[in-house]
Amino acid sequence: MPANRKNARLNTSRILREVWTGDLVSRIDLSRRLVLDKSTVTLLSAELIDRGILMEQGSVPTSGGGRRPTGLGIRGDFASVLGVELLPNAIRLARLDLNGELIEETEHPVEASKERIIDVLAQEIRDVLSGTPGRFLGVGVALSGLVDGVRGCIRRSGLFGIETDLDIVRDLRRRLEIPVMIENDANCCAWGELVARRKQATDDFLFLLLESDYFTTPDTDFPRLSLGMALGLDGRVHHGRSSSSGEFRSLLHRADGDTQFSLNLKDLERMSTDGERRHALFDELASHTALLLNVLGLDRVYVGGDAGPWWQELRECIDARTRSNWPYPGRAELHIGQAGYGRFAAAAGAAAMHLERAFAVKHGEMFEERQLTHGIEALEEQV
Amino acid sequence: MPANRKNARLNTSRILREVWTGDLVSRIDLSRRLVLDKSTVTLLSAELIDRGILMEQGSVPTSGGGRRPTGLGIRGDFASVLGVELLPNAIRLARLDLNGELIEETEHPVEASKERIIDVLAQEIRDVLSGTPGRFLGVGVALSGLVDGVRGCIRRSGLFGIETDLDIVRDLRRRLEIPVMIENDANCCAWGELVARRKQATDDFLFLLLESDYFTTPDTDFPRLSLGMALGLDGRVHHGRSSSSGEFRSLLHRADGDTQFSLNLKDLERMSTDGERRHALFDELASHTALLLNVLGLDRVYVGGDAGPWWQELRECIDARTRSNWPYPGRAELHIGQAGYGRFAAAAGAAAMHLERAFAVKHGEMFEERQLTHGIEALEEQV
DNA sequence: GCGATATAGTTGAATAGTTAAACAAACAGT
DNA sequence: ACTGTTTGTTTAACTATTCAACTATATCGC
Repeated sequence: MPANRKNARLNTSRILREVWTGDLVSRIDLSRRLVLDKSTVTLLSAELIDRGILMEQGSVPTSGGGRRPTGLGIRGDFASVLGVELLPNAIRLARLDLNGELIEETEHPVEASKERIIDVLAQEIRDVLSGTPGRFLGVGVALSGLVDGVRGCIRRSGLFGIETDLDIVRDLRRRLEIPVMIENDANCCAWGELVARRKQATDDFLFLLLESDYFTTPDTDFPRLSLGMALGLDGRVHHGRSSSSGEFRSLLHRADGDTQFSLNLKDLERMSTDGERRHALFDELASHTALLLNVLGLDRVYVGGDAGPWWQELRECIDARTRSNWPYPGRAELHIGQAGYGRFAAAAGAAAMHLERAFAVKHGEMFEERQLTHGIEALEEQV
Repeated sequence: MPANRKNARLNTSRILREVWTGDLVSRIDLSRRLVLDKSTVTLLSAELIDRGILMEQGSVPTSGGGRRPTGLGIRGDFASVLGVELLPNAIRLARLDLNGELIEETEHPVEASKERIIDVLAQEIRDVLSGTPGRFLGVGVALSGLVDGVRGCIRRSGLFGIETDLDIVRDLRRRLEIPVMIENDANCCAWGELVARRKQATDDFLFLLLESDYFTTPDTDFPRLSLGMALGLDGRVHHGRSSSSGEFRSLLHRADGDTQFSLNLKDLERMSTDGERRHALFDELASHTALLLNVLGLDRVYVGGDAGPWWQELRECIDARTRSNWPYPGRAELHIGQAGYGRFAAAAGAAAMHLERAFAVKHGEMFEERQLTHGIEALEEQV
């Protein structure tokens, strides 16, 4: 690699991230925030505009008199990312542009038994890819269970009946010839929140994903409920040891219990009518949430999935429990909101995960060839 | 700043961190890990050796035939850091060299009432500083309570009876004319673990600090017990919103309770003799620990403070509860250990916090003057 | 012992990214 | 129109980094 090229790439990626993250930044903003000279920013941003990734847009409000700064923005249409949420007999697809805008969403039934997971995914993804013009950054896959995103495999999954490691990314990447990432659905949702709210201040948060097996047993009154947790910390989604974070089981769980909570399955079935029992469940969930929020010092919670009609009830439970669990007088303000991408939170989040990686600052050690495939760089050769 | 100097500083700081973090690295190791040319490493490391920060030491085992690589190491004696743990009527001081080695430790009684905290700290620190030759990187202060490390103030503290914000760093920095940092004691312990174990693989962990008010009431059988939690995630200590993480209160806590647990103070007093009640307490602590470990996907716990004679009992409790709380069969291995710096965990950790910052990779945005005071750079003008 | 081979580290010239400085552009107030 | 101010561009100079050639030092086989 000729001479000093790496530094240019580093600063280029820093500029890209700053523009992607910030809201209507000008060249002078960039030069101040990144501690680069104005001329350097001019040069590098001109290059990015030439390449079609950046564009001038709008005008930033001037600070006092003087020439009005011109805003810079990512050209969302430069490329898009596909996100997929796979359920046992349904699939949700979401396509995002580079700015994280949802530009396409579909949902339809499929038969995705344990053995057919890879075939179904490959087929569905290929359908979208072949029917869509333009560059593709990659595909993200979200599903319920214990997923090792780094190794790209599903380790365990109750919903799909998976009990041994299933190497999914390797196969998909070979068949689709496009970067593939996989993650737990709750973690994907957290990525989605991070990307959707990236232009505001990045605060840490807890994401609660309430999944019901609606698609497998649509006839029961209150379908089997499972809770996945994810953490957005320091602008990134927390992965524990071998991506095993988010596995929740209540403190009050009994050895013979068949749910994650103290209540049993048959108790849960009458949830929609039995208000007292529902409140007990929500309270159990809320007190655990409160513990996590206070120990981790968080003040944001997002709820996604099938909370549906009981959203407000759950919200009040969490708020009350978090305040009563706080050891000092006067708990700071608590924000409890719903998932940004709504129903497509997991699918869009899986796509967002790719965006986040593409707009990461590429520090020295990242410049190896394997890593480069996940970036804007690799795209330019395409169409 | 002349031309391209910033980039050199970036790579210099990357080299420093790699040497500090890694164990017996050679120039060729550095060039491979940081993706820099051999010659660049030669140049920059020569400069660092000239400046007295780096030194050649030992020889790295050769891989096959060829010239034996020469190891590089940080000169620990280039400077030292002071850490202080303040208790209501005692103080512990620990001095570390640049390699994090404990080179001095003292402990003695003081009267540190709420009003005298700053005076006591300033006096004690000045005593050590004036009696010790060589450069000082800075001073770290650890104490129990809700501490905002970023703003440098104590927000709340039960032990010291502090109920309004106390701006401590500003005053100390002015009086001592040396960089000062303050943190919650449990968080300091976590910094200590990160630094002490930095040469091994960095795994996330939970730190449990069991504090008794031994110094205030040495006559009671089982002194008042308080539990502080801290998290080491991704090589850094997790701070929540305004550094409020680590505040623990049991799920079973009752509104009229006077401890963090479901047991009351008078129950705790008979702990040392009443085995059954002690086990109930440990079990309560352990089940909460288990929840955190599993949700966060952690497999390491360190215990510090006054666990003393019951260390093994507590350890077994945590291990058992974590396994039974894990929702899948066969929980991965769990490591439960004691604090690396032992009795001086908080004090040494407060010092380690400074080291960690000094050896951080200085990315562009960090180069402002205020930040520069916390680095090796600023030291060279001294003596 | 002596090449053959392989790896680690050094030196010097070429390269290219960054910067400072001067300049042009665009705006507000008087 | 004049002044002052801020943003953005151009150009020449600087210097960090790299490449290529070289030296130093090890193992291995004979």
